Amino acid sequence: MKHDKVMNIAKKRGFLWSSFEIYAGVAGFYDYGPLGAILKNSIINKWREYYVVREGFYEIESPTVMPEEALKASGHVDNFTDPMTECKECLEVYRADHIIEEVIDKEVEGLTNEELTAMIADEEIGCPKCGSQLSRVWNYNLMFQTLIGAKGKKTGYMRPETAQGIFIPFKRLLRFFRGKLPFGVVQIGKAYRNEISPRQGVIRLREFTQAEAEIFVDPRDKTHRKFHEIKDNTLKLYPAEIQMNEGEPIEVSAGEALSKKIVSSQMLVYQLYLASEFLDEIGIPDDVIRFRQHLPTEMAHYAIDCWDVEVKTEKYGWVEIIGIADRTDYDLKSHTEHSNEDLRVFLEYDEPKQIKKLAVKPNMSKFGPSFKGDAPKILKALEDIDAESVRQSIENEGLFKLEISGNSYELLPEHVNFEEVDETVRGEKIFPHVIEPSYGIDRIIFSVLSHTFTEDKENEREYFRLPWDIAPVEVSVFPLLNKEELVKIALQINDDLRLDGFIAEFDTSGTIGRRYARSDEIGVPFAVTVDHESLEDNMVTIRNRDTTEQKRIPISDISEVLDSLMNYWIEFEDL
RNA sequence: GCAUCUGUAGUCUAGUCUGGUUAGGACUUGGGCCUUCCAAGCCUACGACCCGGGUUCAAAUCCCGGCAGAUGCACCA
Repeated sequence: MKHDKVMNIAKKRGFLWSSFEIYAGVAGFYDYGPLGAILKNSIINKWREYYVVREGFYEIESPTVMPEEALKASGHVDNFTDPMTECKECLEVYRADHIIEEVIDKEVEGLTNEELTAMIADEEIGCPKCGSQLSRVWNYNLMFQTLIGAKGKKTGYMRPETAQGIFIPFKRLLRFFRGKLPFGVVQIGKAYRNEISPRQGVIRLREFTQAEAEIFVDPRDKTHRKFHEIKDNTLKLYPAEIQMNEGEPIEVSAGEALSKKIVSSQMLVYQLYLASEFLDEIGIPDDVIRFRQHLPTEMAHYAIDCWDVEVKTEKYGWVEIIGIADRTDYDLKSHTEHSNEDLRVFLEYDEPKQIKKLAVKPNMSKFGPSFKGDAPKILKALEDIDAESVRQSIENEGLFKLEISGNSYELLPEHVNFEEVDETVRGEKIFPHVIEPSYGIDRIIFSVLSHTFTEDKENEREYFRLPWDIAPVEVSVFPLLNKEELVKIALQINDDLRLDGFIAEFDTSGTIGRRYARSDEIGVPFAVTVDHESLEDNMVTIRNRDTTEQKRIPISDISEVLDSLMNYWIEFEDL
């Protein structure tokens, strides 16, 4: 099976292997070896080229350990869990809510564990397998818990996604972007989920790398300035409706996806397009990817539209490698409620609006004496209350009651006057919506390896057809024969290439054919070979990994030629 | 988390049933010889019984426990 070959080479040649091997390993953890680490960096840097350089987003870095409050606000402490129950006899473990829902055919989401436990007892629900009694319900939270500080009083968690690290400092970010929407912030880093049983190699890790962009937009304006540039590009979409009717994915242009209301906004379509560009450039071709819309039932509670970019794999079928969601204002709203910090943005109108408005005018000569020291607080609170409701209350009931931090006050007609005022409104405060492309870097690396792996049966070659600019080793340098005079020149070329910034590998072991094969196997795009003629004419051959074709170039030009090739400024055939 | 199967160098494997020499081979890798362009040949070296306990004079081999992997079930913001 191709998959096994890829994973074997990855392990053997230093891309990927499971962690802690000498202690028998722990499921869900992988090391990146010497080549894997370079490949990962190249891909991440390519990602930065797209999102930071091209799109103009900025990158931040926040801690991987987060305090409980923050994750309480984001919903992860309460919702990133599954209620579990276990059969006391056969020890089978089940999702408690699923078991109950099957029997009573009703939604039980949101109930406490005690309530679920009670329901199991009341409905006399037993183990579906053996019918025995089920244990009480407990929560399995997918987050790794830890304790912060020497006394360990403060609970912390390893972050389950990098996104929260962007929402939390939103006020500072907003200031950095000088208060204007839209803007984007990205974070690349580790995230952690204590999966119950990770089993699909690098596809489901307990510690993994995410690259996420949070794009903050005006909820009323989800257009993209450059949409017209991409509207004719086709995308392979698999909308929810078609999935439910068991249809096939459709090919539509970005423009159509929007006009036919398949995707909910320009911004979202643009992000889908950007993802496909990115994948193509790192070696995952269009024909193995599709965009699958989340079904209403699988959509996270905070999202209104969500598309998974899926890549076809030989072993695991269609695998989600990127999620692109409209998270709306869920996170900012929630953090505002929990932190008491106003995470809204003031959006100025194009034209200030003149509006007539009823205003509450406190009569200070009565107000002050009545409320004394609390008067300022009450005045402040009044500002946020709709004047019309105050007036009605006073007219109908002769007073208006308001509560401020547990104290109750009564406004009497003598305390206030009402007045029609002309007010100039320059804008309003709103919660931005968030469009989020979220990349699973590890899965992408796996996909790159899988889809660039090439078996050339005719020539008995197996190699990674990695794009030239992400191959970990960029050039191999060989003496044709292991002769001192050739070795000397080859070594010199190798050192010079390294000085010029190339990752070059020198190799004299075995025959030239074996060395080409070794070099191909890890996807080195070019090989430079020194032969006897080089001694005469100061030229070497340069070999193209994909075609094994060779050209002869002057030793003094090697760096320049490689540079041009790597940047795709020239074609190998044109050398 | 449960069940079944599996676990010998980097890889593939012999040996395990029936306990008994220095755990054998092939490929790979390192060094050398040879070699004027795609895994050739020759010499040579390195390298393994998943971990822990038990039975036994003696355990890769039998027993128990653990760990890991594969598969199925369950789970998968």
